[in-house]
Amino acid sequence: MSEAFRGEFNQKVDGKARVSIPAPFRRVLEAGDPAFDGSRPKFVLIYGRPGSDFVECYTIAQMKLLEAKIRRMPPGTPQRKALERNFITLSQLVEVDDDGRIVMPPKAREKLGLDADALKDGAEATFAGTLDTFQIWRRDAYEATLATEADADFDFLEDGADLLSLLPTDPEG
Amino acid sequence: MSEAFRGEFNQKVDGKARVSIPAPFRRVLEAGDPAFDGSRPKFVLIYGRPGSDFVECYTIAQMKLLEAKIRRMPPGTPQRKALERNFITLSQLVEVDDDGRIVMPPKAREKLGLDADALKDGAEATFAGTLDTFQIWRRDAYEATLATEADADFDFLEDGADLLSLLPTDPEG
DNA sequence: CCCGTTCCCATGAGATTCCATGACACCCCG
DNA sequence: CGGGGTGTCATGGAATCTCATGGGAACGGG
Repeated sequence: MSEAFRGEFNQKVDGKARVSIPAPFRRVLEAGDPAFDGSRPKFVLIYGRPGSDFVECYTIAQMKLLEAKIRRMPPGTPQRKALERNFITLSQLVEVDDDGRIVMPPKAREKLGLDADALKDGAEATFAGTLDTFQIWRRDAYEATLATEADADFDFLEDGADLLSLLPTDPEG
Repeated sequence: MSEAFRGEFNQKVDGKARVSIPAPFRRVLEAGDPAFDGSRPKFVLIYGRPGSDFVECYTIAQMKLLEAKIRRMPPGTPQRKALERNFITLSQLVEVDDDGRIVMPPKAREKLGLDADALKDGAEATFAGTLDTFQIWRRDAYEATLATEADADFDFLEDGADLLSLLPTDPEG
């Protein structure tokens, strides 16, 4: 199971809003697309979730799991509507082209703050893997946020405790 | 099954009440119309459900599922009547033309508040995908509602909790 | 014959496809 | 150990196509 998004990558965004998907991520997207036939894997890009500074990307398989969970919730409840809105309506299916790129959809550009000017000036995006999904950031926003949050990670810990102590205790160790 | 309505699209409504169906949605409508033969897919437009500010659109296939469920209900009960009225009587079969457009039926226009004046002034509609169906709104109404509801979404959440925590807890994670 | 539709064509903007290039990394063989 | 050679990747540019949208002609029913 190397089928996981891992690591960080910086990619240029050109004037037409095209970005290369990092090759290792492509491998995972291909594995996670049941309709993949050798080229052009698809995936789902989520631009909802106000408050966050990035867009989140799900493989087809992973999104189906999420959809199934949402469908199991009672229809019409505010909770379900909230999830539908943020993960279905505010999302978009995208296809990786034969050169390994996608065009950033307008809504995603908007969320990241990639306007026409930024594209002209040669914008850069950061791809950050988070196991089952990956995130796309504007590079500068990513670096600023990382600096802040890396500190916050340690707020949970007693002085001197190890990060791994946060893991659930589990018989298999 | 990438056959799902997903994302938001804005389209102009011209003086003759014509609107383009977003191309990605067209693909889904085609797939969901058993009689589709290369052009002019049909679908069902629902303008019942008073209180809602949009009309809802079902593929033929999806509507058949809904019909089957209604038929399984005991005839004559108020519950069944309510569903029949709102999803069958207050609905209409429409056909996408060769340019990818439909004419907004008068009943739908009425529900959305698209009168002759609004059409003259160049009205805009928003299409919002919700997996099995999609909704058509007047753009301004959509944006206003989205803004309101997006805030409401976070009322369910403890401070700092993630939207995904709304999912039912489930052994398979 | 008139009004409301439906059909057909035109057009520009935006999206997709295709080709080209340069930078690396890796491998095989001398 | 070195040196090509080969392949993958990221990236740029240009040709081509699709889509949304507007205008007008044809049509049909009352």
